[in-house]
Amino acid sequence: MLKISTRGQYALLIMTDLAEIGTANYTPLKLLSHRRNLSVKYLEQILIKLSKAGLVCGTRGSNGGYKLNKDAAVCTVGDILRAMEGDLSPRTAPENSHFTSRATENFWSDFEKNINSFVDSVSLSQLAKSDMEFTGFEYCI
Amino acid sequence: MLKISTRGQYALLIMTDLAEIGTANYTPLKLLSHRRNLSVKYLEQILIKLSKAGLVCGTRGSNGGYKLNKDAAVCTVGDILRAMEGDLSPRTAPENSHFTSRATENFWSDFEKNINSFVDSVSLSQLAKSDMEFTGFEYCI
DNA sequence: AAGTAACCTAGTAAGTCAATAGGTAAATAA
DNA sequence: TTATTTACCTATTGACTTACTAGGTTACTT
Repeated sequence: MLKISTRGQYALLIMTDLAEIGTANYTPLKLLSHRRNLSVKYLEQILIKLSKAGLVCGTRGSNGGYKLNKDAAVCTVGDILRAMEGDLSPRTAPENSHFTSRATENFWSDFEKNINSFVDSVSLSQLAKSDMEFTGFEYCI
Repeated sequence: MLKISTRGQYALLIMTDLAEIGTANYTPLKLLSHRRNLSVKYLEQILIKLSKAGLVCGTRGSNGGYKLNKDAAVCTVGDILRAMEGDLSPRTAPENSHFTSRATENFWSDFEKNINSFVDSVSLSQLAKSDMEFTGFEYCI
């Protein structure tokens, strides 16, 4: 179907939110979920994945929450999507060699490269920047 | 999951086969399916879709079968994949505006454009040509 | 009339996805 | 210490999609 799951889409959205908020403090999931009208429990699963991928770090207790684990300029959209989706290969591996030809094989490989190089060409800081320019540099939850 | 269905993958494979075979005669599904070790009945569904999309034309009875409906040079991989998958948008439409931001909105739109422009940059004749160069210009079923 | 092959429609088992739910562990505040 | 907060972990469910299989009908050729 060539679709990124809603998990991937939510992940990208929340990551731009975190990038706009900055890394001075931790932001609890409750606030993030309220802003985007998403279930806390569902977002949890997403943030845990992002955390395990090292894109985000969380701490517990009051004043706890999440923040970016590295600079938004060195985090690409590809990093985020791959953390949620696994690889971004557009095709399933063939178990039978009859199912492929040399040419289609090359095509699928090139397609995957093209996808990865596109999503890696956009950084989180670019997204956050264009978003804040649009809203006038104010971020409120 | 960002995957093209097996239907889409089979479609691309069979279309390159048809391109290599040429348009002098119709090729029955039985031969195509045998060559690729695919079920006739499953391939049927795929070819019917390709036929409805105008990429292929079929005729019944003996000496019947399928052949390309237009020159392989003006048929792109994008045409084939969209015939099978519908649009190639990487995301599901959001029903709630909270679920998006300006920046992510633009990103998804650019991503879709990038995908379409890539798959449209490869023609069926290119695929067939590189395949036949590899096998030494002989096509046998 | 018989055979061939496209065309059509329905069904099913397996898998995935989105989301909910109930619980545990660690940090802070009282 | 105790309570509160918040991340972290592990099912489970219903809806949907996918990859096929299957049985039948229509049209063309010999």
